[in-house]
Amino acid sequence: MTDATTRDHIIGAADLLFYRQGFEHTSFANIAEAVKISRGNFYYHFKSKDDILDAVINVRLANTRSMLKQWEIEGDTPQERILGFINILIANRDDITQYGCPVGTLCGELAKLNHASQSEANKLFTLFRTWLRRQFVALGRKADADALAMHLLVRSQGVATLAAAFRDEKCLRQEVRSMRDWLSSCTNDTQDTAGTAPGNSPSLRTH
Amino acid sequence: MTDATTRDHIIGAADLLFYRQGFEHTSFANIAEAVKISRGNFYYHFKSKDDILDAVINVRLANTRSMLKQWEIEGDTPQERILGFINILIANRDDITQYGCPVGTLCGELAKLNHASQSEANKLFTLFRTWLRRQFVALGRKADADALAMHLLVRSQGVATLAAAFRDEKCLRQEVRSMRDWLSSCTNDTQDTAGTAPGNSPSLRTH
DNA sequence: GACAAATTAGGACAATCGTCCTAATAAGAC
DNA sequence: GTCTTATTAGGACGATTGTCCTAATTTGTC
Repeated sequence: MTDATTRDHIIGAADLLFYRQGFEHTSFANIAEAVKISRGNFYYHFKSKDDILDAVINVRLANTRSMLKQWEIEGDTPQERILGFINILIANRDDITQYGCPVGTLCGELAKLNHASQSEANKLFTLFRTWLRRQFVALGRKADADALAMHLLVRSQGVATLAAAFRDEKCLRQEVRSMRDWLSSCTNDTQDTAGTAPGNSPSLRTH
Repeated sequence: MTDATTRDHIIGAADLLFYRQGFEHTSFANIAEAVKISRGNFYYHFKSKDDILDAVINVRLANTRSMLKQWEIEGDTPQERILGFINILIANRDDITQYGCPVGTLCGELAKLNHASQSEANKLFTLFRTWLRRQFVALGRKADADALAMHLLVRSQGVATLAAAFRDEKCLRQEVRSMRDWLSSCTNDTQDTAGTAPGNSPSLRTH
């Protein structure tokens, strides 16, 4: 049987390096140095570099699932839970301003590489998307729940990209405040304010 | 004197390939094949690969500047001009859903590579940022102009990232509609609706 | 035509990449 | 202890990378 700890160390180191340096720019030598094992020995635990990537993605998927489950427990109201999502931007602000969002940057890179694991990585996005959608449904916004979820994802991704480019956590905090305001306005709204209203409603037309 | 056309062909091919495949993942062989010249001959026109990158960035900067200038002419009102910015998401929807935003993905990659040309590439963002800020000032939102500009950049970047990941232009169109609504609500608003208002105002607190 | 300069082609280079192979070591069962 | 299995180290491999060098070719000038 495979020694779980060594394998996990490899995955852990690869996870971190893929995030900080990108997948392609991270070599076996880099991971080997981090884990302190020999270069050619990876193939006992993984049969290729893509195999390590898949393992990293699976770990991230598992971690994300348990994180979302945890938020579901901690937050009493859907609003509080969504707030939990928004707050990771603040909690991880140091990493985000340096390396961007782990999900967005990985999916972006794999898209450019036209990598086979693209769809697997995209499941990370889907995880957040469906979770957020469920919260908005619970918030009484069943009709546009998916659009609202996507809107939050859009803003998270965008602010991560820009905060990383400008290496500025101030603009990150600023957008987070705005997202919180937007969220609190979601609760008080009626469900269908679409139409040709002044436009400052948080509702999003779905078609 | 250097033959301008060959040099420009190299830059053009590199520009396209850097966008579609990423900078690091694009090799001299790739560019050579596209331009139909020999591999080792690049060093007559450029002294390194980083040199080509710098040339590409400069071309993009120049193109962006002239594009912004053009929008300044075409749009009669600041609102129309900002609308011009939003509309590039629709105009370039095919590329964006495949490869993401040229600016965001390049800056993101260079950040992970810790590349020397990071700050040069970031100037592309600054170009849009200051241009948008000027439009919002003209719109009478002097106090929060920068925050509003960043907000638009955030949403553009975010929707480009997600549209590329999901390869879905529907969510792109959806967010663009929401951005247009948001913009039209900016005009009618008073300047300082910050406070603890319902939160569905397009204003963004700046501190 | 001759001649100089600009431009190109094609291969050599050292380094690094992911991958694979084999011998040595560690661990565990009996 | 022995024997078997699990795990590791370290180097060889072919391919590819960016870079550089030199000979051939084109171009323009007289």
